[in-house]
Amino acid sequence: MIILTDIKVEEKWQRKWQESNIFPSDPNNKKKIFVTVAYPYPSGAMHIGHGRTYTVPDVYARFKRMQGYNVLFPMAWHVTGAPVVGIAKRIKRHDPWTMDIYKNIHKVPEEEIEKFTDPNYIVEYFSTEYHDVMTRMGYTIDWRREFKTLDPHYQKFIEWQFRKLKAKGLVRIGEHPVKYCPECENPVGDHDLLEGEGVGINELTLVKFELEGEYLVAATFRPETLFAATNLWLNPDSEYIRVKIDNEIWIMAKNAYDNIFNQKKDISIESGINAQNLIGKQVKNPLTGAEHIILPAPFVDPEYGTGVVYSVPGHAPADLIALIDLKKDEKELEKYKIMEEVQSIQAIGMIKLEGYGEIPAEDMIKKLEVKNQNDPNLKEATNEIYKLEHAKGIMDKNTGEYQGLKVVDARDKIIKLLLDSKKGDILFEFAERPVICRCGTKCVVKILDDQWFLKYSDEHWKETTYQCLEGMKIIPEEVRANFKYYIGWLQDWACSRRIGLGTLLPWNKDWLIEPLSDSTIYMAYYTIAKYMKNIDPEDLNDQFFDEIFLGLKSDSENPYNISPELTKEMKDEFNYWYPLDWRLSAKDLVGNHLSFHIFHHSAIFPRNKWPRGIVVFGMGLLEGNKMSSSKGNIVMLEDAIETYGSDVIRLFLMSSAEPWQDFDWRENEVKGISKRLDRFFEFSERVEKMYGSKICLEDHKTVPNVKKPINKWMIAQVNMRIKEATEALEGFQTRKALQDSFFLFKKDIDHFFYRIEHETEDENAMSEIADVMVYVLGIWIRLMVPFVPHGCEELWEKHGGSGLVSTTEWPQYDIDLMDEKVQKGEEIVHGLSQDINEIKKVISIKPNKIHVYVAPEWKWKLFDIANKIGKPDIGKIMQEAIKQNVHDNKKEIAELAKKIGREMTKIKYIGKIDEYSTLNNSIEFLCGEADAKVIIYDKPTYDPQGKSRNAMPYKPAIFIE
RNA sequence: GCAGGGGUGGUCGAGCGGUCAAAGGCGCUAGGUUGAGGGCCUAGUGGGGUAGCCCUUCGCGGGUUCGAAUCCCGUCCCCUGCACCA
Repeated sequence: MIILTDIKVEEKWQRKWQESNIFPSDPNNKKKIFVTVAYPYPSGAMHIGHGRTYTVPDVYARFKRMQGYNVLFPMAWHVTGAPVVGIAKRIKRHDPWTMDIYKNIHKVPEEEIEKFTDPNYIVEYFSTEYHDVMTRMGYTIDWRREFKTLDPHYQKFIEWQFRKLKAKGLVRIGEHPVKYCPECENPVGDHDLLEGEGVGINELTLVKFELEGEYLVAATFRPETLFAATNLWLNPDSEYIRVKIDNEIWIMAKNAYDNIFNQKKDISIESGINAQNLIGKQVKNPLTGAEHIILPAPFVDPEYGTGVVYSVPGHAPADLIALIDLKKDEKELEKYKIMEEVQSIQAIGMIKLEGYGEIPAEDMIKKLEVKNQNDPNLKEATNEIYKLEHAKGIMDKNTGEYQGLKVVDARDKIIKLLLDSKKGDILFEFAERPVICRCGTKCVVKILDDQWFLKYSDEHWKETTYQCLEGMKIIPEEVRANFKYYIGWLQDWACSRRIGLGTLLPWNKDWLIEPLSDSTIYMAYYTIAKYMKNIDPEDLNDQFFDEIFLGLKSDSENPYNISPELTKEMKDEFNYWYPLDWRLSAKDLVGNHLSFHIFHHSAIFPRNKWPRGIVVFGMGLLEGNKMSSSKGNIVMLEDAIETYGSDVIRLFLMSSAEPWQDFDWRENEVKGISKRLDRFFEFSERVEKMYGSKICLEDHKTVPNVKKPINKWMIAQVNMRIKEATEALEGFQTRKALQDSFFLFKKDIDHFFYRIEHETEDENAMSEIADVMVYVLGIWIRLMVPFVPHGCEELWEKHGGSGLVSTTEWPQYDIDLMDEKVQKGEEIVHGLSQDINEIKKVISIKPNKIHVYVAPEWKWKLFDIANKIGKPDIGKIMQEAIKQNVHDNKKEIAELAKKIGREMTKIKYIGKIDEYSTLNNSIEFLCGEADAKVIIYDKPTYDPQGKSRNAMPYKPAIFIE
């Protein structure tokens, strides 16, 4: 047995491809295809998930190349961003968790890890490794165009792009809340956190309750409930302070100050204030003007929000419970002398909610059986009401002009009113806590006030983006709806960063360009990247890029220091490759990267350079579970190559799921694929044996002229498989393509071998069969090249194919060879054999002779009539049959006409077939299968039980004795 | 909550008005081949049946149609995203 999945064999071909220089692509007079896949962020080793991502474009590129296209498939490294900076820091600190992952999961040798304290080294190390593994996977990448996003040339390109956007008014400055570590004095990403990964930032409304010229400031998610406020809560055991802000004095918990300090300008602590002295005092509701009493509440968290809470017992279960508890707490009431006031407080209802009474909080407490303030169900009760009122609540009585509005709408209006009238403000707060930096400090939400934004909210920009999307192919098509949604939903995107690797914002060098924002139109850069080695980055200016990418001539004499010839060459090259034909990326990037890609192209390039299509990838699973490098649930691509060889991996990844579906790496099934691939390789040996001498595929380029139906059938099947596989690959359906070109193809061959088994002794028959098999082999190898390129090269060479099979032409199918009647004939033979078997099984006798009667002429005529009529209309069929006088016996016609509707659809009628000779041609096979003598009758000359009347087109009658 | 996608036989997964008891893989059963247990090939894998057929199934309930896994309505459940991050 030959083992073509041997790594040595694979490496040999990788070398040959490189030597023959076939995959670097330059413009020529052929039609072009330009396909790119999201460049990787090399912060770790490649795993099988990456394997899928990069194999799909490679398969497509190989396929298109064989079809005669000039294909460009480039690759680069996205090294800009924050994560590696965090990793480097942790390595420096010898953080055991990080060290473990890099040593044991990513398999980085000890001496290399030491150098990982430099983030630049990390990306350097892994991009080299990626390059190496990609080569070992047999990818047909044009490596002359490889670059990193930190290359000075690329940075010039990014600067050009940003100045361009700014000039178009698509960049603005503003403020923006971020997670921030006061100790490190830096914004923090998730990778920098000890605790609180993935925690969101919520926006709360601050409501100012006036108290003697100063303000108690409460933070709330639900400012619309101000109408039902009854009192304020302060925690008497916490420290409170008076804060000066914009000539106002705000009163809040001391612990809340750290957070708010980072969000407001001109803010300072004026003095402390004793909360106990405030209890019992009255404040004024800024919305209603009503007076509310300040009450004590130990449950108020001084760190959350402002440590000041206003109470809405009608709609907040916690407030209601607290109020009930307080009413019972005579000691406390005595202490603050608020007995009378508290006892008179009644919950107020203001939101109508179906299924709930006037006071929903009360109903909810009963429903969930909340006993007291410490009841764990209390939280759920609060959430439940919030959800329900948010979704279905209608503003009711006590809400003045807002009555009848949906809660959500009323809330927006009220927030706006409070802000406009300076009776309220905004506060950002973590959705969950704690959020702790790796340095151990509690993080806060900080507002960066000179943050730069890409204005994705711009209506005009959105409009052109929609137009761009409209002209694009999206695979799978269902994702188009997602794109539409995201384009509409995207707000301004903070595109500047303080930490990470990246390109400086050209007009403000305090900022780095955010890494998703520097990867939107870089596909254009690939077209000229190979020239950059010989160009000084300082010579690249905006006039240069304007000319290359936009064809804009500068007015000045010598706008840049690059020769006109070279400029022209680059410009021509860009215009040859662009627009981009396909962009491939994972589905979690639909809402950002892929949408940005469309946004930016539509903003910068003219219509004829807008991208043409997107393919979205699914995720990868490992034995049914999510892959995760931090949990060690991962298979590294390099290890898989060592174990199986890259052809097996490619074949498995492409056949187990379509690109946009989630694939599942199951060791068992990978092994199964490996075995099947061996079978494919062995097939050629079998053919050679049958052929009798060494095959020279080069001499068998034409379709053999065959006589036997079964040989014709084989050729028909092959052509059908080529057609299906080709069409599938056009739409990136790698799984379907393989279903036809590999699995079903194999099934056809098995069937064919099975059918011709009894002819192996017949030399004449074998000669025709061998010709067919050599033809099949030549086709099969070529159909498999995109998927298993190494093994196919080996086979191709071994069996006398000329040149590299990777550059051979893709098999063409001939529609005339896909003879329906030949295929139907084989179906009839096979079907008859199965019918005989079924009858044998049911009547359980050992037959001596089997008599087979084909359908008489008139039945075929009747089928023809029915076929013409189309619909199962018995009356019409009868009428026509009688008119044409197809048969004397009208009763029999009627009987058949009744059944015909059903029969027709069932058998997929394609016209008359000479069943008598078809079956006789396969008589040996039929006898063998039935293990009895089979006699085919044209006319029922011997039919003791009258079975011949059962004969129908495509379904001969059977009599067993 | 909002948006998108989905529920198919032991399992993964095609199908998306008639060719559907429903492709293909894996698993399982039987037979063949063979160096007996591996591999490969053939057949079977919802139920029933002394003639190639009949009955029941594609989350659940209803409807449209000569005909529905496929279309419509309702309902339950599951997955993904909701951002400043690659």
